[in-house]
Amino acid sequence: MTVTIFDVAERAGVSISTVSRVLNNRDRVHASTRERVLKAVRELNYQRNALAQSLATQKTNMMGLVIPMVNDPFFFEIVRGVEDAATAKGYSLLIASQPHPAQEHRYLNLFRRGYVDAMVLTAADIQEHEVKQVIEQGVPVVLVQQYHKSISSFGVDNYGGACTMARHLLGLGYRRIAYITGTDYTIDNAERLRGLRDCLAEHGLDLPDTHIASGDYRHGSGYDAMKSLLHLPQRPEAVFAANDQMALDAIRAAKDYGLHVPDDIAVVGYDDISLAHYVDPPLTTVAQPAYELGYQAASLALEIIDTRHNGREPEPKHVNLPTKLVVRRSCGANRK
Amino acid sequence: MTVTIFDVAERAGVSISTVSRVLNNRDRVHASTRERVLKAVRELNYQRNALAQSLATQKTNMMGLVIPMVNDPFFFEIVRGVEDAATAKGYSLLIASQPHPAQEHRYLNLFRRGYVDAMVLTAADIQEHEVKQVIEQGVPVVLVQQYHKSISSFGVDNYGGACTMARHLLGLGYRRIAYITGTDYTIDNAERLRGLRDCLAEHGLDLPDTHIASGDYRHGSGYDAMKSLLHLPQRPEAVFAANDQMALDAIRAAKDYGLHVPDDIAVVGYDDISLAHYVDPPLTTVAQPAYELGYQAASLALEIIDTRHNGREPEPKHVNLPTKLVVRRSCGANRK
DNA sequence: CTGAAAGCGCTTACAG
DNA sequence: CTGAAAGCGCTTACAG
Repeated sequence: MTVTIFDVAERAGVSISTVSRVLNNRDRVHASTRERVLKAVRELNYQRNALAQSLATQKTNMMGLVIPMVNDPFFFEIVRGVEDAATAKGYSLLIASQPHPAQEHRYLNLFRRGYVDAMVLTAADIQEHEVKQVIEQGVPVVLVQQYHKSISSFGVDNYGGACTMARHLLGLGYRRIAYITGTDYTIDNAERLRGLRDCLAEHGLDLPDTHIASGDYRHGSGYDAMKSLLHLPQRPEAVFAANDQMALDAIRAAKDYGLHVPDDIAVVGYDDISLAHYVDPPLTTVAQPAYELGYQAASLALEIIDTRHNGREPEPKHVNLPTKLVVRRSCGANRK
Repeated sequence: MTVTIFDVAERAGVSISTVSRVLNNRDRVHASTRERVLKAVRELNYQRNALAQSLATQKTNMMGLVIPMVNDPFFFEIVRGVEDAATAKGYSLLIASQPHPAQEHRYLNLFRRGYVDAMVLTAADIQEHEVKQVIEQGVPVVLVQQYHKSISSFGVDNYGGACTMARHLLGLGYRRIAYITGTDYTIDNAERLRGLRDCLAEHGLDLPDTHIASGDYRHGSGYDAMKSLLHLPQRPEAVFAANDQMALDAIRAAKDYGLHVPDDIAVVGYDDISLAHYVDPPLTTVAQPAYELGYQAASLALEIIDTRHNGREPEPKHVNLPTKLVVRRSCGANRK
């Protein structure tokens, strides 16, 4: 049914070794022989079976990417970065997006079982030892937005980003600053909160628990959090949400409460999602180098493949890429 | 380096046949033997090589999805649908997203060369004969948002969606309705335009060329198109953009021109992207059953695998799923 | 219940 | 320049 290398060899009147040779462009092959083989390939519309090829060469030329919720523009930029880095080195990208955490393992298994030469894992709920197992099986893994001491990773300077935002708010004169949290157990959230708190402390300001309202990063959760903040006896002057989605919720909540943003209360976010640019007022936020994150992580993973040949595992490397403050109008700057 | 089935067999003191048996849960295996094998597997942390397994069984249990720009929520919903359908049947999903059209072929090749058991292709710039080749090689392919007579496909009823929208606008009393086109050569655009035109004709109304401004679906292109419409001696009362991105551009253009939407001019779009809900005024648009599209396409592709066994290629099937009109405020309905 | 052998479709030394 | 053979890591009749 499917045509194999044997069919081609037969039709061209040569051995399969020779067919393989011309297909791979290795060794000298007589020009006329090559022509015959190529002709047979064309006539039979032969396609090498990639599975067999990979099994024989122990190389798939594929890179795996495990990433949640590709719908998020932030993740999308990561995908683009990974894709470009992979393509640049002649690798194809296989994306495993898993809405359900349980699936992460399924895909991890898929990838570890010979399907990819390297992989980047992002924001996945996977244990360190699981990842180490994959690495021990010879597949380099690089983490994005996730930290395990023994595994190379690329992250974003959440602490620094939050600091920068905090300084910006302080610079605008706000003193009572509140925070809407992301999911508690994430480092991102913890680091952002820490950045804000430290920066406030530097200015002799406190971040009382009453000024910390809890959200979960998801759409909608910022609304209730904001409501609770607005009901405070002394309303905050500025609200820093752990991500843009929640900041948008907060703006909506403020409006529904009859307040004007930023005149009555400033609201800022984190992530710089594309929506941030469109809403009214446009959202001041912190942009993350998502593309770079993906690009660098993938490049490193691919690099490890090469360096491996001559020796053992390279030292894990941890890089935190810098963020960028994006000032729009929701913070009260750039007032019309 | 990597542990194989031989290592397990040796450690358990059995043949590889037996190891394979317990791994696949086939045939009777003595309980104690099974235990020994399982123990060896655990101790060696053995993982079957999926490549070898697939080669031997001629089955990968993977489904391929070729899809452009995963960043688009519409495409994302398709991905979710495909993923759910695949998971439901025990398949894993491999996504190939290619920003560059040239890559489409690369991924198509990858998939056709033994990596997946079935695939769904969406909005890809791939010729019919290329797809047929893949199918002839035994990999069922189902198209989404793309039509080739001989290949099963799922699409959206663009014509009907546009009709519904046109009727809605007419119902609100608008008579001078203009259209901002998507990329000319796409069927989507042609069908939407045709739907609008036919529906207007039914009401004895014309759609003169002057009322058709050209955009290309992309962000920004709606702005200039709208400008040209606004400069018309007799300004349209309502503008129907071929997608939401351009509708948002159009709203911006109207505002910059000093007009109020919808009081001075109505603007509606197509797609119901998530942004549509957030902008001011919220956009009236046409929602597409993206998730369903993906789910049904994937289900069919997987179904074909099974039916294949007993016979030949099933007849290609073409389905157009219905759209849904989403009325918000940019059309002038639901006025406060 | 279990093992030896052939086969999946390639690649790659090894000879010649 | 070219072919025969072994090997990649599995599965699966076929015997026993």
